[in-house]
Amino acid sequence: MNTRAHIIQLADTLIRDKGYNAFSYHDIAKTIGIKPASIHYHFPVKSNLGVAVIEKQIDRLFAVIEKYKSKSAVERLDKFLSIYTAIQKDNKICLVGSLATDFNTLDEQVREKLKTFSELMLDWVSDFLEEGRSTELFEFEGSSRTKAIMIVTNMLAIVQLSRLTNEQDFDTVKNSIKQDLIKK
Amino acid sequence: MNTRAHIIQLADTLIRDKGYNAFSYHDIAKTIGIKPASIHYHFPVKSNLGVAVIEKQIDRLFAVIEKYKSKSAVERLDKFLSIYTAIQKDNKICLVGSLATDFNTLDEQVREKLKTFSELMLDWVSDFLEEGRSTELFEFEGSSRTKAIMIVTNMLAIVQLSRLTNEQDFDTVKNSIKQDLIKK
DNA sequence: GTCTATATGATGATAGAC
DNA sequence: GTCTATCATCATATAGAC
Repeated sequence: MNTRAHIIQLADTLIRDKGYNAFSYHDIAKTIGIKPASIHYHFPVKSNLGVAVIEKQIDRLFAVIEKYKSKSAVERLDKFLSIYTAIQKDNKICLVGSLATDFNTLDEQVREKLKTFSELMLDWVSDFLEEGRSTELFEFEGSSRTKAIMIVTNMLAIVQLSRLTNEQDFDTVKNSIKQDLIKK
Repeated sequence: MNTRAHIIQLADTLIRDKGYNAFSYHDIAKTIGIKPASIHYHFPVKSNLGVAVIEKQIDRLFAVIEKYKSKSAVERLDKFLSIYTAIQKDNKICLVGSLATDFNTLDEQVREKLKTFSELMLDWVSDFLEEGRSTELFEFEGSSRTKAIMIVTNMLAIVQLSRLTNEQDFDTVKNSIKQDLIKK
């Protein structure tokens, strides 16, 4: 992996571990084995790095959407849930939740990119929920966007809340979502 | 209000606005009109202030629980939802969500106090959900604690997520929770 | 691309006067 | 209780050598 990509990957992990304002160029530099000033060659200011981290996640979500576009709604739901399962196993939280908390301290460019990312995610979830309902795999009331928000908020928050309660609560939420949704 | 209480109140608001690591003694001092060093008389180290902020919220929740203990489950649910409505109107997020995001940067004392607070909240919600079901006001499957987690995660996350999407999403979630729960 | 050196400013914290 | 003065540390960021 090249240095630029390595920096982005470490920044992503650090943001989701400690928060945007708690990680520093020094944290990244010491892991890579270069000096903090060298990071500025790749990302002159911190918000450039923030934007790059979100862009990378947008790219990865686009790839997932593309890969799963012809799969069933259940498979797409499982994929969505598995993304959060990986976050949980890694003892991190999701990027949207972390940066939403720090939102009022972020530069405008980072805010806008984050909005783009959250819209993309909500649209994707809404889409497979809607399709799942029309194919009678899922059952729920109200609009698919509303249901998407309910499910996304469950997942976004449980990776945060389970830091305080216990890890099993994550599985509890995941199973509850599926049980509630799958048509009997 | 005395200075100590004023400091706690401002710290609470700042944590829920910008996050624990983004607020400083300077932020508080300039609003109160004293010097940053003077804050250290009341709270020698920042984690003392962090603990005090959580303790204050625990006290307030205890008072709510006491005041509502003989009211109906629906009234208690409405009270729970109204707490988050106030947070949303104030353009803030909830303390648990904010500090859970910063959890890996917090002192042990702050972490423990935060766990106590989240348990208290979950227990309260579980209690009125259970009672609401037994009196046939509410209808839901699974344990009351599971349902409490589902509802708390919805509220905790929507105050964060609606910073990125739009304010109406908050009402959407609130109404969806009630509609889902109230027995028809 | 990475280094050293440096500027600049913020931060949490302490000591001691008032 | 609040002040001034001060400290050590850390942060983002820049300039210029290699």
